[in-house]
Amino acid sequence: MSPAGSTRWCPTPQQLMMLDEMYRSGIRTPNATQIQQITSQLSLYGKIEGKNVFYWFQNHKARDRQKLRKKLTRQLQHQQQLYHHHQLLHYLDSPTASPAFRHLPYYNSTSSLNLFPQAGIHDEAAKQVMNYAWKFDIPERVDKNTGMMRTYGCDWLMMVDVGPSSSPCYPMISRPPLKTLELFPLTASNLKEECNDNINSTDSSVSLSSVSCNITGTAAKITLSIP
Amino acid sequence: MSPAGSTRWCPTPQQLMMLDEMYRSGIRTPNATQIQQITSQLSLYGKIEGKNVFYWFQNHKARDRQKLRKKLTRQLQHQQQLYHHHQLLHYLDSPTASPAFRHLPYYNSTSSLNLFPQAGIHDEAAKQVMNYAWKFDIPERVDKNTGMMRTYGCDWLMMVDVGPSSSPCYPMISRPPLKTLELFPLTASNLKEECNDNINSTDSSVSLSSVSCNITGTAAKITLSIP
DNA sequence: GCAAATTAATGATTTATTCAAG
DNA sequence: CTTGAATAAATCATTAATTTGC
Repeated sequence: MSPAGSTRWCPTPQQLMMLDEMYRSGIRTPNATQIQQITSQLSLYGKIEGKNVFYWFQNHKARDRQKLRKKLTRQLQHQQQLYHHHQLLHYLDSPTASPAFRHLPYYNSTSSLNLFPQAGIHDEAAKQVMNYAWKFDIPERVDKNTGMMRTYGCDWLMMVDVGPSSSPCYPMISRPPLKTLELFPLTASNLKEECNDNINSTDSSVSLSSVSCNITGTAAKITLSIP
Repeated sequence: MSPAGSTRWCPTPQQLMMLDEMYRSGIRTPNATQIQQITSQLSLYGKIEGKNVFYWFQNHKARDRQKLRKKLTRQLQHQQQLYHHHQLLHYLDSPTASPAFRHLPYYNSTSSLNLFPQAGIHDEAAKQVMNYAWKFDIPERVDKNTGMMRTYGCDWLMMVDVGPSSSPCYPMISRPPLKTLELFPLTASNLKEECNDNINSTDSSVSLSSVSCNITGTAAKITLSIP
């Protein structure tokens, strides 16, 4: 019962086609006037109101982005897993690796994928965790602009770039070498439903209960807690 | 001297493309981990460091916003002109129009051919203009869900839908009939530097110092102040 | 074939975040 | 630092696809 007692709008194929065309032509967030114009034009092909047009663009845009993000996330995660695998093997094989770590179980990614549950649904929550380690490494401007340290100075430390061109180009799986042990992602940004896709995939890496870092003056103290 | 003695990063086209795709997919302020991932991925296509990625997103976001603001400004002015034109025609055709106005020239409508001038590639545009009058017109749920009025109840009123399918389709420049006088976009925020662009354009219109609307219960009071 | 049951899409609402003006 | 405006994200809810058992 599309037309009569229906509680929600049911776009006709022609309406859908036109909306889609408008979207593809670049329209994303039409203003009130545009909505009215679109509405009156589409009303030729069936019952429609302005709010339908508004919601359609909202939803379409959101779901479009969602799809793109999923794609990107999968890509990044894949790369990351490969990298971690690579890194861990390297670490365990290394003669300098502490024996204390050798017994650590590989974590089952189904249970510990989300290391920091408080860094939740919105990736903006990850802002607290944000720290651009290379900010300690930026040439002149950092020292001048002390404001940059204000926000991030006492925050989590995750990794430090080794620097510009000295990084050799690893094939695919690679990323630039790090000065310190690179930890895996602390934030679960953008990975809510996306994570569920991959809960069956196995991943060999170490699970930490917490990672903290405090920077005072020039000294940095890093704490790793192992459950 | 792009690679060697260059002091600043020179993104390759492929790097730019990928950055752009990530931006379009919603990434705005990547965290350290993301930056590292992105950096290592992009390093496949040329020299790059984390700070380049960071700065790129910072700058791209800022400049995107700036562009949007400019576009919005232009659109606001355009709409105002359209409105004034429309209003003026209506006024001049009306038998009650003061003869004092009849000599005013119509403005050249060739400039208003593009229905959706702001609908560009990145058109999160027209944020300030958004006001969906149909929110006052939603059937049952509004009355039940008084929460919807909470947010918008005392807001500016610009126009009111005549309703769904009853709106005839005007050719091109048209818009659906209005129950009340349609006002043009009221807010001029975000228009600091952008406003200076067009101070030379002439416009024959009446200027209002303020337009306010207060809705209490079912009564609406509209105030127009003329300086 | 064909409905009841189940799942996937998508329209409509609500909530959280961002941005910037005061 | 607070707050208003405006999304964008998350969520709810209904419709359409589809699967399934007969």
